[in-house]
Amino acid sequence: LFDDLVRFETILWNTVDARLRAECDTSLGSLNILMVIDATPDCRVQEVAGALAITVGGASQSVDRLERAGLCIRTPHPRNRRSSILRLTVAGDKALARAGAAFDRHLATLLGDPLSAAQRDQLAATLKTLRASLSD
Amino acid sequence: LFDDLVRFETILWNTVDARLRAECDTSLGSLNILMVIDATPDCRVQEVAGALAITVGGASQSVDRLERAGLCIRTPHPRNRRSSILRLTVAGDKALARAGAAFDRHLATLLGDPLSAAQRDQLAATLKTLRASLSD
DNA sequence: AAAGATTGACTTGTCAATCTTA
DNA sequence: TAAGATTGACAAGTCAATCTTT
Repeated sequence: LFDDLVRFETILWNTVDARLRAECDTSLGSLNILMVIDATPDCRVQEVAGALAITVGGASQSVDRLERAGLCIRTPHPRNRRSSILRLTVAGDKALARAGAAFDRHLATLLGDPLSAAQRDQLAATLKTLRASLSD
Repeated sequence: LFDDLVRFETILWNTVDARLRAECDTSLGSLNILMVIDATPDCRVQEVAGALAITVGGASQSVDRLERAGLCIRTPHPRNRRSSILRLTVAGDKALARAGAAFDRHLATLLGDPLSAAQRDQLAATLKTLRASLSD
């Protein structure tokens, strides 16, 4: 079971990543961060790390890469000078729209098509249970 | 759904990996390779790559690390001098036994306990379906 | 001292180029 | 030329040490 879980996740990630790079010139890792920044009001580096289950150091470096690519910027936090608020640039918004659409499309065929609606709901529920039980 | 899948797999992997390093001084990545070599008759680098869904280059480097750690050796392939057959050393066998037991124990509590038997069977079946549908 | 983030050294993977044998 | 593997440069994460601000 563990083996199927890990191997499926690996292959799924690599497949989607390869297609995004080919079609949109955006990696799946970058897209994930763009989505978090877009979905989180006043997003800080901490929130990126939490949402993606990576360390703060790793999140900081990822934001560096996005900033170098011109997709996001760090703006000074209004009431805490230790921190920054992350915002998408216009280019970042466009990249998110393009890559996000491709992402949804590919997931629908890779995750949705092979499963019945009932199976999909069951899988989602089980994963939610498991994920919650690990957060202790 | 994709998010829960990827995040759960990440957290599960990191949790098990941390426990194995603490208890057995063996990483989860190394253990995975030891298990493949042990389970595959006349195992070559190719088979390691295939079983773990990584590239041949990555598998070769992983085997390098195991060999440096004294856990496995490359022996000449009897009828094909391009290739090698991988074998566990005595130390590799011991490491596999120790870490494998800890691995099973932790997975039982992390994957088994939170789910009913029916849920577990359902999850295994779904993952098998999905993994098979991706191998095209 | 603790919170937020950054940085540098290291791990483990990818890909492309290369080497050897079939 | 193909198959099997190795190597070197790079990508993206970890951790520990550090810096600044609270």
